[in-house]
Amino acid sequence: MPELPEVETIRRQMENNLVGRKITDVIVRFGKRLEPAQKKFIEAVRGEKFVGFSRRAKLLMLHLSNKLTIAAHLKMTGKFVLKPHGTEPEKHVHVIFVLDNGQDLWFHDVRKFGYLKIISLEKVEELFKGDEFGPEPLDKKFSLDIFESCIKSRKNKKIKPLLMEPKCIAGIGNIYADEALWHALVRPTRRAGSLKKPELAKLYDGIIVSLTESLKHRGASSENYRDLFDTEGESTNFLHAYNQEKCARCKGAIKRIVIGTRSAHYCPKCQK
DNA sequence: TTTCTTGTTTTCAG
DNA sequence: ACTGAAAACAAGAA
Repeated sequence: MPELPEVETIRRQMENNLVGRKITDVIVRFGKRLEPAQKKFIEAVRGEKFVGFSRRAKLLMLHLSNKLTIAAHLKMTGKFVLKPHGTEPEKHVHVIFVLDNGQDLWFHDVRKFGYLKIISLEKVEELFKGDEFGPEPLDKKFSLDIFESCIKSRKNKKIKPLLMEPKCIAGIGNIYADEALWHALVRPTRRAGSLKKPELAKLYDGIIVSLTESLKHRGASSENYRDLFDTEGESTNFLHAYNQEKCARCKGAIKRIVIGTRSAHYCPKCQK
């Protein structure tokens, strides 16, 4: 499932490969997750050029020459993939953007949870301004102080679900919540208020380290994530807790539990 | 047929 | 009114 490093990987690849490309045609094969609906969606996009790409939390934004933006959420299984023009579409290719350089950009999503929404630049501004998304963890503005005060204001919550809430820190999902807690030697079931100052500092580092490391390897392909070139992220080979059998630190068995309705992985020996 | 999967939103109890 | 927990939602794979 694409989280921050995976979405950012795709964004960078789009920035390097698709800026200035004209969308000569749009083919919709499944339109239920488009906004506005199919006909208006195609009208808004056809004939425009990609002028840039940005990301906020797990939202990927494709900016068009007509000042509109396609806001894409990949949810569990969504991906954007470049293919030579006319490649026979796979089963779950929902939208094909035909480009002017002999390539097709596929929007592919097995589970159909992901969506594409056309929004105005003002709406994009709103998203950046509002308080529904917390700070970007790789932004310089994400300081230890800000992180601490967020955690302290929600001291009765379990630390792992809190990490995954977008209001506190943007872009963290199941993988990197487990990884950050492993780095910090903290159990996912701990109440946020029970974390001591050094633990909070380690957790803050853990978030940044695990995201930065993963980004270096183009993300983790734990589900069926692929990058823009349909290639697996190599970060899957560098995970320490999530979906792992053995702890990378003490070689003990990783325990899998359920918190709420989500799985959590941790080392019972290392994480206190 | 049932269970499992997830980010985000909605609902509900306290 | 507020908080945290749980359920709901999108839908297909095994």
